[in-house]
Amino acid sequence: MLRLSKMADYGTQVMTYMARDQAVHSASEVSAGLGIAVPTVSKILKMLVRKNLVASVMGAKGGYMLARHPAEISVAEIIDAMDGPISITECSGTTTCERESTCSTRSNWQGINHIIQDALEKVNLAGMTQPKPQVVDTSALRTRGI
Amino acid sequence: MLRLSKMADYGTQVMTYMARDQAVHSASEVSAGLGIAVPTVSKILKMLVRKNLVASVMGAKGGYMLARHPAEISVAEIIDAMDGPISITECSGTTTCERESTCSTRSNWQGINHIIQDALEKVNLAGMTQPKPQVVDTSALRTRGI
DNA sequence: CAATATAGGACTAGTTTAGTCCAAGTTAGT
DNA sequence: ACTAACTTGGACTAAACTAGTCCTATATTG
Repeated sequence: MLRLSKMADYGTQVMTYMARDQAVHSASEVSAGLGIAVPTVSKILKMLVRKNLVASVMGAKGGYMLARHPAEISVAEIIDAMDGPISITECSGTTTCERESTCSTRSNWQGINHIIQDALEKVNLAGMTQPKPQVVDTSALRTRGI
Repeated sequence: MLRLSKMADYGTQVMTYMARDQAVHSASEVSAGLGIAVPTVSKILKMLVRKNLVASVMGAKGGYMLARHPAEISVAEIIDAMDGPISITECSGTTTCERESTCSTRSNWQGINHIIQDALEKVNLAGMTQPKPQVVDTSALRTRGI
């Protein structure tokens, strides 16, 4: 299975939860709202802060809030913050694969990666808060070779 | 990182290797050709046989060959054979998530999954053997909401 | 019948991941 | 000034998963 880590999954849940208003939410509040253990939520929020997706307010009455408008935060960014670069294969980056010469698949993987990256960038938090999904037109993928 | 398992990666390598001709290849030959250990290649080929992507010929002079034409085998099928269903989140399937009512993100994930699935289905083995990738038109994704 | 393959499954070692916990720093309110 | 509520950073552990190995049985060729 082409899978997303649980952390990235939680990350989007936490972000979606906070996207509903612009208030400051404490870790314990988010934990209660989502049914995820406090330490775990806390850890996730810390990671999101480090990537500037979430702003923190320290001290009593402190907490976390989205750093930007929900419409300006993509799912791709969240996944990237939690799991690192979105890429389906390891050889897609700068790392040189020892059998690169024989590996004709590399550039194809990069094309696939690009599609996925693009798809995830187009989905933003504002869209995630809506129950109904946007209809996706995949016909263009079909007409082109990929 | 949204990642593909190493097994799925190996799987596509093995399939791409065999796609170059219609000959029967033994596990040891594929192993030598790709630089992957024999038992591992053997295991991968067995999995591919089970999913009818590869046909096996038993006995001396036996080996494996593609069950269909390279153009009729998609990367999606290979990944599915190695890793199971392509799906980015666990809640995308039939399993009912206990907090489904509060989870408005579900349908959106399904949309994303669909895009990825579709993208991978459009890439076939024949394309993978070519060094240059097909140009991908992602503009349609941009015009639609996702 | 001997040599060469695949078939199937059990098994192990290693890595990754999820999750917990603790000590320190920061702010609000009294 | 003090205390309570909260974040920060990092260390740590337990569990799950993955990759990879190995063994025995079966089939085919010559």
